[in-house]
Amino acid sequence: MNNLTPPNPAIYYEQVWQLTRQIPRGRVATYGQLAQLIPCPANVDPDEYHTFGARWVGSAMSACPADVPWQRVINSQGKISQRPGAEMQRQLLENEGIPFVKDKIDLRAYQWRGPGEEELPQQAKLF
DNA sequence: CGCTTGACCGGAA
DNA sequence: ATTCCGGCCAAGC
Repeated sequence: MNNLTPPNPAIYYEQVWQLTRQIPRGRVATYGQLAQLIPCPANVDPDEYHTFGARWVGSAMSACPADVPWQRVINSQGKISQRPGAEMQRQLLENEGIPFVKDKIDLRAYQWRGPGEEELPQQAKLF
C-alpha cells in the first residue's frame, strides 16, 4: 500500500467531511466519487490524485467528527468495505431505507448525484 | 529501529 | 463475474 494521506490532511479532510454532510438521508456516495468532487490539492500531481484520492477520502472518513453521516460513503462496487463496524454501517443504511441485494447497493438507484442534485427535480417539473 | 497495517480503485488475467 | 496486483507512504506498536 502507500500514500494514504494527502499533503495537508487537515484541509483535505475538512473538505471531505463538508461534502459528506450534504449527502441526503437514504442516498450514498462512493469514496472515489467524493475524491472527484474535491479539487486536486495544490502541489499534487493529477495522476497521483486520481490514483490515491479515494484512499485519502477513506482516511478522512476514519477520522470524521460525530456530525458526519459516514455510513453514506461506500466503495465503488456499491458494497461496504470490510472492517470492524461494517455491520453497523449496513444496519444504519437499511434503517434509511436502502436495500441490499447480495451485500450490494444498487448505485444506479441510490447513489447521490452530487451537490445541486436537488435542482434536478425542479427541471423535471417543467413537464 | 523494523515490521505491520491501512473505510480504494481500475485495469489485467 | 471474480480474483489479483500495483501504487511504494507513515503512524503505531
